[in-house]
Amino acid sequence: MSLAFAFPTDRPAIAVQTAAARTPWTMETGLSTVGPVLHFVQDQGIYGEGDAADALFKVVSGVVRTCKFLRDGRRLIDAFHVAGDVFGVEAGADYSFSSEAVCDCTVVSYRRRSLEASASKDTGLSLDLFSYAMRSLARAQVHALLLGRRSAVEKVAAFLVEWATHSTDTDTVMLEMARQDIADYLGLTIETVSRTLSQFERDRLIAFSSLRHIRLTEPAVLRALNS
Amino acid sequence: MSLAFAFPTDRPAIAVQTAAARTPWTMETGLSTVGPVLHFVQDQGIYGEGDAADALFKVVSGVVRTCKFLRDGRRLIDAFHVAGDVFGVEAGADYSFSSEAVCDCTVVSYRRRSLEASASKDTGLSLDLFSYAMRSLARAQVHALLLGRRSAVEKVAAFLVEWATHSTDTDTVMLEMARQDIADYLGLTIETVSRTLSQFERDRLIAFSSLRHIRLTEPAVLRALNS
DNA sequence: CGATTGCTTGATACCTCTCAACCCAGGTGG
DNA sequence: CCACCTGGGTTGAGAGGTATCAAGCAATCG
Repeated sequence: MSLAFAFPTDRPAIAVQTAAARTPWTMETGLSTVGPVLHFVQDQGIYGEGDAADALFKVVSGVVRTCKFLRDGRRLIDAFHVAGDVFGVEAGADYSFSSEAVCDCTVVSYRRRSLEASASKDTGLSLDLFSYAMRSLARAQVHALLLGRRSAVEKVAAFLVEWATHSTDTDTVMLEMARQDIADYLGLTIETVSRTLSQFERDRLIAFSSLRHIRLTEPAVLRALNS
Repeated sequence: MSLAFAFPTDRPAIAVQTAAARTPWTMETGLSTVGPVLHFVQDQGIYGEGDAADALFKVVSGVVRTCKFLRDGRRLIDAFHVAGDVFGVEAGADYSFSSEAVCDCTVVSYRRRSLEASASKDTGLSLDLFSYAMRSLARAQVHALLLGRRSAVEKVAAFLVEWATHSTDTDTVMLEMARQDIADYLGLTIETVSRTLSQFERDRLIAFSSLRHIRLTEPAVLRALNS
């Protein structure tokens, strides 16, 4: 069964797939369980805002974005999730975000019902859930500060610095996402992101190996742009 | 012992006070405990970002704001907390926000250590904590969407609609906070907030009973400005 | 009263958006 | 092989929205 159709034309609430491989899933400590492994192609939807939140996910490889839309199509990307990140955890019945594959990626799904069953019996697990939620909260709050009170230059610099930490080679950023994704994460337009990156290049703060591969030649300067 | 000194000249990490009254504190379900009742005057600091987070709080009366600052003084208000709201819950050792009294207010404090002790034994309580964190998260995410993708008009409209729900008399907003607080919550300047409110008044969407007392004469129109 | 504080209003600057053209790399097909 | 197309990204010109700076107004408080 192939799931290689494109978002948003076809967006399964929860993509189901014959799971050839089974991978252990863990929250922070303790809990180890299994769920089907799913593959998504670039820009494919994983779930949509308002869908029944019957599962949660952990990224195995690739990058996933979670985002919200306004009626007129404006989009804000809440977060990019990389290998090891959990997403799709909800308190209510439905997903409050849409979730899409930034690039081809693999995720493990986990049945929410069984997680909740375990959590109601296991204090350690429920505290892990609390810890997870609080870390997500802290991230969202830093994001809000970025969106509410920083200039375009500061936003792009913060993005580069943040993504440099995800890179194995420090001071090097491999951008898995398109400029539009960056723009929607920073609350900017694609043109402003592009112009700001070009400005950084002219100022010798960064150097492009390719469009998506950037070296931070002056990481200290970029970092200094953040508070 | 009076705590009526002003922020930020004097900002106790945790204000302590001889507790005349003792009020039960509850998370969502279950947990009932007690803590000292504290009073704060307008603009007084309750705790500061980076202080040791040894206590958490629940608003009894008045309004509290939690906010972050950038080095150059730019401020973003994360949330306003009204009677019944819990604030100051942290996963890490320190507060990630500053907290200040918007107006004269009363809060109950609760020792974090004893909450954690209870939570480590009580699954229901730890799930309450998870639920609390997830609701805070949802709020922060909606706030981020507001900050990142909405215009000044939409922001102010959303603020009015949101605060109308806190009012007993629906379609009436009693603003406890100054214009500067509204601006720092919406990621705008005080002038833009003022101009937008004046525009709403000219458009007959709102009517001022006084500077801080607003009637929503066209609540449907204001609500329609939110996606 | 005069001073202060919070808020509003006006004029102007500037930052970011909008709209458009262009560039470039990759893929396709004649 | 090359013309063509397509999609992602860049760049430019101009518009527009919000910020900045400054003045004025109203309520409150000595």
